Amino acid sequence: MQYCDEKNKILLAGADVLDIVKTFECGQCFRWNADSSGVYTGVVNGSTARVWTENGSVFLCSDGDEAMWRDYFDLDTDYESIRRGFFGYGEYMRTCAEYGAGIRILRQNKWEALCSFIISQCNNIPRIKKIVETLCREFGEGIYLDGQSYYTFPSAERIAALEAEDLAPLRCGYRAPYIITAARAVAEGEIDLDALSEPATSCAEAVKTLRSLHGIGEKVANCVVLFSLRKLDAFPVDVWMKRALRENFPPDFDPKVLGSHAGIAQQYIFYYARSGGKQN
DNA sequence: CCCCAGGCGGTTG
DNA sequence: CAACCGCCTGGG
Repeated sequence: MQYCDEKNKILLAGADVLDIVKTFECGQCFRWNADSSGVYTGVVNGSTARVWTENGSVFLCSDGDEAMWRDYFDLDTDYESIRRGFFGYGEYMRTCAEYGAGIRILRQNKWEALCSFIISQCNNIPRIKKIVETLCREFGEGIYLDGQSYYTFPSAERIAALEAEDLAPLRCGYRAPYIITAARAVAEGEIDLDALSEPATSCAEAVKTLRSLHGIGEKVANCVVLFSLRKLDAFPVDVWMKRALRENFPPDFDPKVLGSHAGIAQQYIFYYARSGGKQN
């Protein structure tokens, strides 16, 4: 990165334990985009960053807080040992876990994840990304990076002040009232996402609380809990997962047997299924 | 024109 | 309980 100030450049991890292509493209996040040379640009918690792989290491350039980024990439969790722990769950599980080497579950902004996964329902990834970007452009705050403008994800408070009709530019259809409902619940403190992310709150409890919101079902709730509330035992099951489970596991298979990191196994299975089992 | 896409909620048998 | 079905919208 020629225009990254050395003081803003930090070494995140080895490319073997953080594969940015897999991590950003495995369907968990919607705001990282690569340029033609593979440099990703994203906006997280109000800060922009560029992330790239160079000589076997992953670097990040941002004027944001380094501790925040280390937390975001969950660098203190040993994914390699967790991943190898799944090798013993049968041939298929092992194949998925090998294929998914380098995937990490990002610790995303909670409100952003809630809102994004509401948008995700019955939508494909390009369209989800498009709707999310429009949401940010319309209601987020502009920030500049290398002379280009980017937008922060709008706060729950900002969205809570809107009516469903105000979201018309997003063209997100029947999801608009779900977004407003969720924004108001978060903004008014009816739902405390920070409290739900505390280790003291179980995955099941967090899912149950999120499901009390109109428009949040089992799948969306589990995505939010896994990708932003830091419960690695959450196990979102969508149509891809349903098929993968049906075709490769016994009919009575209960994902709970995968243990406290079942959600990471879910991501390996999901990524493998979505990739069609192809080589990279 | 039809069908479907990484769901949800309400109704029906 | 499971099996439907409508829902906004865009793309094949």
